[in-house]
Amino acid sequence: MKLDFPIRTIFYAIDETIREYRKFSLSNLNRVDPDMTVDQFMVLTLLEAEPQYSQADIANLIFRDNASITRMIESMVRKGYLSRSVDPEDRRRFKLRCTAKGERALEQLAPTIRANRKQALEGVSQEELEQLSRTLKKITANCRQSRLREAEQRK
Amino acid sequence: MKLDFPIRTIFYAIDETIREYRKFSLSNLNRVDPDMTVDQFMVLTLLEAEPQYSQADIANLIFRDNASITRMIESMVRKGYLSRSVDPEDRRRFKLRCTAKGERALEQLAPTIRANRKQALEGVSQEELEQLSRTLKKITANCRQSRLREAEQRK
DNA sequence: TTTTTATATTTGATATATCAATAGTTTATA
DNA sequence: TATAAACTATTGATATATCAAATATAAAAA
Repeated sequence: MKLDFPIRTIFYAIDETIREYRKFSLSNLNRVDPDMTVDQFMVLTLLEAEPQYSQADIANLIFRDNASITRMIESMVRKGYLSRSVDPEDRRRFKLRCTAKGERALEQLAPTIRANRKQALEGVSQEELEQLSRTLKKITANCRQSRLREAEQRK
Repeated sequence: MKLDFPIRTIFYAIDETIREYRKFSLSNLNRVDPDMTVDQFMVLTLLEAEPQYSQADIANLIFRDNASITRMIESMVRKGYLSRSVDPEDRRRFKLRCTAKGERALEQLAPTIRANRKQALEGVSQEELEQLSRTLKKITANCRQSRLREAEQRK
């Protein structure tokens, strides 16, 4: 088997890690709130702290398409975690607000989230964590630059 | 903004990296073969080297549900990359084989894949890469152990 | 051998992702 | 100001993901 066989690459390991974390995290989240997903929790946290975010901002922050966010917000409004109203200052946009039910969910889930993160990082030193972050940022920057450069060229 | 705000965590950085790599990789792949996806390329590479893999093996290797693999294989057979026939030694299973078209696609894509990986890792030293791998494995193991332990308990 | 249990895959329901095209609003420009 | 351009969000088409239930076969147990 060649050394650069796909399951031996670092990208495979990165993918494996995030998938394993998401499964682990979701399963713990759902024991507290069966309606919540990892992404929805993230969106709720973002909007609770920064209610000025537009749907496009959210899309960028969680690395998704605008269309996905439209549907995700829709679902969160339906479940009562968020409220949505047209922004009077820019009528193309919506004002998204975490509801009382949303606040309650955030509070109830906070300990689980904290425990998840702690457990996932057990035995990983601060120095190791910082190194991990630096290396990931390098890789991200390499990919992003290449992609944007190529996209620019094809204009 | 709190220090453990979701977009500040290491899990966010891991997710960001793999998503950025996948976008970058897919866009380069598609310039050579518009029909190919990152996952399909991986499955094809796996089966070309190890034709004895069952659909369930593939599912485990690429971290997906069996049902997803059924549909993915279906699509790859439809596009002519793979052939599928019942395994005479165990008639529950299928023999999956990379076709001539599949081989050709692998050859044509190989330089792109190599270039992608090289570009993504530009400026990342061997030592850094090994450290990255070690830390990711720790996190993966933490999550997996917790998840399996919990699942065991709920039996 | 018959029955039970386990394994491999598929199907249907449902959720979530993207892309491309569209609609409405705001901003820039002629 | 009128018109064009840019921006925000939605929709429809399509792809891909999961889970739970079903089917078919194989292996283990009675």
